[in-house]
Amino acid sequence: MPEGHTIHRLATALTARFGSREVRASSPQGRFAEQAAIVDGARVRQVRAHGKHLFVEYAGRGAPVVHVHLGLGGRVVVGQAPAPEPRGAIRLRLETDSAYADVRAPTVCELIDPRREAALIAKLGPDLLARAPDPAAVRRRVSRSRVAIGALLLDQRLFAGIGNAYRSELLYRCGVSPWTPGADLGADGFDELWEEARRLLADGRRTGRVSTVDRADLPRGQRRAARRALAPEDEASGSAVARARARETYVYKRAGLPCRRCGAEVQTGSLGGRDVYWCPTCQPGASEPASAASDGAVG
DNA sequence: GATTTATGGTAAT
DNA sequence: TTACCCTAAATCT
Repeated sequence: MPEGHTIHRLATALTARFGSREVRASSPQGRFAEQAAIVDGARVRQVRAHGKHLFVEYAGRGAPVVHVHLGLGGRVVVGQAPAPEPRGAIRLRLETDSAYADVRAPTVCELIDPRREAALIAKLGPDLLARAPDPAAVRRRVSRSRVAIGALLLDQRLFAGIGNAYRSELLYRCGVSPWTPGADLGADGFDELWEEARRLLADGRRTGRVSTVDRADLPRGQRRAARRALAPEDEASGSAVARARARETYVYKRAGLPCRRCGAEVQTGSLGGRDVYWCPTCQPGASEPASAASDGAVG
């Protein structure tokens, strides 16, 4: 479910409901019970996102922070009070008289102090959904790297917030093969990717969906729906069906289908440990190495 | 009922 | 590079 756009959307929704309020905290599942008790009833200041990380910040100097990372399968359901009887494993439930939020299946849910929050953020690259993320340091590192840009884009130390769906879509929209070494992009190529990433993620934050296809490239019948924000009930359900319905992509998850622009068969391969998708015609240049995979970390 | 999958990340090898 | 982590829902048998 979660790339940066989802987490930022959540931060906004949670701040609106819990910011500046005293919030009950509990762990119906039990695994976060001790920590929840510590912040139970405390006043939340705000909920902040950096890339794919979520921070529930409490009021008061040195007050603890709840750090959540949803990982692959995690999700947060936000709703109006009264919260329903807990069903399944709810790691953390936040609750006021008017709203509740359930955190399920997070990779990380921990109580930390503000210092630790700052340290975590310091390890991440600029958040593409920040007001004015500075690309200078990232540009420099990419320009010196022989690692494929498709792998670099997933490195959160460089690009905080980009995930697997956006990386493929981003590269398609910029006409860049995922296998292009970072150094071969050139400054202009890098800047184009950077700005396009910001645009796409901002769009996702606005609509709640990964819809990256230009109107003209969609069949007539789909044009209207693709630009509309995701229906609240679909977003709340978070089901795979709702997610698939909320997705209009050029190449992501379209292996073997014809490219929406040129008709060539969309390709898939493994890069950076995840499935990557591309159109061999619209994204010319470096191609998949014949010998299995040449992944890598930052070079 | 069992297995697979997911828009992620880390630790071990 | 692989294994593994958490969990829910989809897909299998």
